[in-house]
Amino acid sequence: MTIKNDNKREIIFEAVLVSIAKYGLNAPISKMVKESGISTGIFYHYFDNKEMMIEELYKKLKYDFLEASLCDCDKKYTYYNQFRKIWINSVKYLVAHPNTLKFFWQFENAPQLAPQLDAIHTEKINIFVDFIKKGISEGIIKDLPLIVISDLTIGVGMQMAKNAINGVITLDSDLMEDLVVTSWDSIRKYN
Amino acid sequence: MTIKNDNKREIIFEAVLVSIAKYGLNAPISKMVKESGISTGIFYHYFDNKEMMIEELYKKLKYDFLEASLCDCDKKYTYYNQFRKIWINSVKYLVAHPNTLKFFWQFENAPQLAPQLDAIHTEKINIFVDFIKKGISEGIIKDLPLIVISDLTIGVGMQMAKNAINGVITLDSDLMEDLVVTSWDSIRKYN
Amino acid sequence: MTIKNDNKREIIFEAVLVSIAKYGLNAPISKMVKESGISTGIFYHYFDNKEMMIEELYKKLKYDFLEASLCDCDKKYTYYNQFRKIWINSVKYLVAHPNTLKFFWQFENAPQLAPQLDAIHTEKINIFVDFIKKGISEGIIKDLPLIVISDLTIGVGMQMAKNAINGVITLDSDLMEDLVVTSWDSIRKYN
Amino acid sequence: MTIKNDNKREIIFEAVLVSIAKYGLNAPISKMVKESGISTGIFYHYFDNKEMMIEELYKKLKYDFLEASLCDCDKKYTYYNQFRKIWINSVKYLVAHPNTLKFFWQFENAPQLAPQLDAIHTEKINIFVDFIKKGISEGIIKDLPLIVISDLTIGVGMQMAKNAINGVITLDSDLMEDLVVTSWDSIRKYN
DNA sequence: TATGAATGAGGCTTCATTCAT
DNA sequence: AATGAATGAAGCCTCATTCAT
Repeated sequence: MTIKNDNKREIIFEAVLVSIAKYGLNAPISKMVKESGISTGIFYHYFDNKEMMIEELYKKLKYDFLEASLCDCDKKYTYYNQFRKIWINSVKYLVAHPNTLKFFWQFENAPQLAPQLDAIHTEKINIFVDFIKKGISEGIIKDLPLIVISDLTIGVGMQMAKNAINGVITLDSDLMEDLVVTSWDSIRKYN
Repeated sequence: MTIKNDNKREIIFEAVLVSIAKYGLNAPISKMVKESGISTGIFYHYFDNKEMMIEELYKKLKYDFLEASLCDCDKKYTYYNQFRKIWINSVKYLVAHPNTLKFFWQFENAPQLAPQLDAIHTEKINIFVDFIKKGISEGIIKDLPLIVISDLTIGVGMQMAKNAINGVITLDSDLMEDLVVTSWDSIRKYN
Repeated sequence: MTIKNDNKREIIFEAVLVSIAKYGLNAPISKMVKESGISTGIFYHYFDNKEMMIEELYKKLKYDFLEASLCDCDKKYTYYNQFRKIWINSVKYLVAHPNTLKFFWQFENAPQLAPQLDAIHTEKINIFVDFIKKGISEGIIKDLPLIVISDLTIGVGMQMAKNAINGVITLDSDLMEDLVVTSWDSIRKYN
Repeated sequence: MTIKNDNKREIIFEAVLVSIAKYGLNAPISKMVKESGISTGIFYHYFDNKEMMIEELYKKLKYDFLEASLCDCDKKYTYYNQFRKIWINSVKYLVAHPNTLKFFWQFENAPQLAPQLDAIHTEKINIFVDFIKKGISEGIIKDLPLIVISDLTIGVGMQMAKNAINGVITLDSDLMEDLVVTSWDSIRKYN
């Protein structure tokens, strides 16, 4: 693999995302290339193989998602306000990118991809981890395992985004406010 | 299709569950029959095709799961105690049946299976729905969409079971108590 | 791979041999299965993959060839008469099995198959090796490296068989006698 | 096709030779151009297609080989001395050009290339043919088909070169002398 | 001349399903 | 009921060749 035309890679990525959202993780390459309008052959010019491509796509989407989640989240805000910002950013981003959400859910729960998933270390994730650890050490939030805190916050947010995408709830600002508070209450420490 | 030997069906189901937990939803029939020790041919004697079989398995597992969740949950208990019982029953059941949990996650998030999923109406689910509706109408829990209540309770419970299965948390009775209270607090109405 | 129907394997082997004789070592499986009249799928029921199948075919052909070469070669005959028998057996066998000869030539000279070839140890080959070693130790034939002796005898025989198959020589009994004597003279020790 | 830059052609030829020695006759063009450092596109500027290129390479290598074989082989020498010179020249050349030898073996034994091979008439080959015919007509060597004489001499020499390349024999001058005499004895006429 | 992205037929292999036994 | 050989469409990937730049 030499240097690749990133623009074409983006086009392929987008088509893959659409295909996986439609047909699941095992969407055939034939469907993907049809969706993107390219030929089968050129796919392998830009990616080593299907597996690697999906992994690269995952990394990229995760990076973009994390970046969007942390947007405008200044450390000068109170802990809660930072939390609120991140939560709302995340949910809004996922609602605006439904295929990304579907892909995350697929990829992160596919047992056959578990080894791949374990080997992926998204750098930006550390910002979240540090944020949570800080909250715990400063006695602001409960001293629960990281993954539990994450599930009670981002996890719940993802579920809500999914519900909104599926049309089973309407995520207006009222509900959003309710939910972010509920999520916060589930992890904050009461005095 | 003639009369089905339920015992043989159980054997196949179990093998399918193991295969899907290992290889994902697209586990090939060849792997499933090898796992079960039966022949390919007989598989088609007991099931119409792969798709139908997976759907039947899902229905069965869902039924078993719901049944276990509702066990010992007498209506004479207080609302909270019923909630608590159901939550703990659910989580314990899933931790004890990790392949079932993995299968649920796969099946319920596969876009290609969404039409099938929509067409499935597990009878027992109504008991839950009614339980939640009753809580809302009696002002015990928040007036949120059903799916939101479900995600904040069963959904969180499933995540925790998954974490326990993956070995990232230890679900001892202390953590369990913490979590059931946290889950309850996220839906109960404060006066 | 479980127990296989050997008869069907023979049918496939024969078709493969014909295909390789026609199209070379890289004869596509599509051509092979067309030649044999079977479907693509069943090929993989009898063989793990193309590479393994070709290796198995080679082993089988080599065994058959060596067996035929040693036929009626009693140790009670003089050394020369044994040599003569083997030489003539070999050449006649190859002329009668032209596709086998072509296959040997292809397989044994394909650089990409060299590792495979090195890993194959045909048992019967030891009978030849011992025969040559005995001739050397008893002072009947020259003390040259084994491979040199082999090339001057079997190697030359293979070439002659090839010529006969290609129609560039007619291997009548006169020429055959000439050549076996020539071959013998090239390795025997003169006093 | 316009005028060809012979230097670039040489570079490609060399890379092709290396690739074929490694991967066999079916070495892909992609490997060949990577080996040569040129681009795929330019390959087709210098050659019509893969088949033609390989044929041209074969002709060139054959020419070079024959030229080297005939080097310093003056007609004023005795017949045997000319034979000896040619034999040793040939073997030394092939040992010094192992990839050429491998390529010859591949090309000349590929059934799919047989029609091409038949159509190639290397001019210099006539010098050999005439040399052999002269030997026969003058009663110096046996009256055997040309191809038989060739196999007993050049053919054996090629085998020995191959053995040396493969490291299974050490072609020191002693063994070389032995072999050239053996080869000569196999074709010379005894009085 | 030179590049390398692009094409699509075709290669190897898998897999849901059928069928003779 | 039960087996497993058989099928062929379809999956992933490669490769000779072309073409815009």
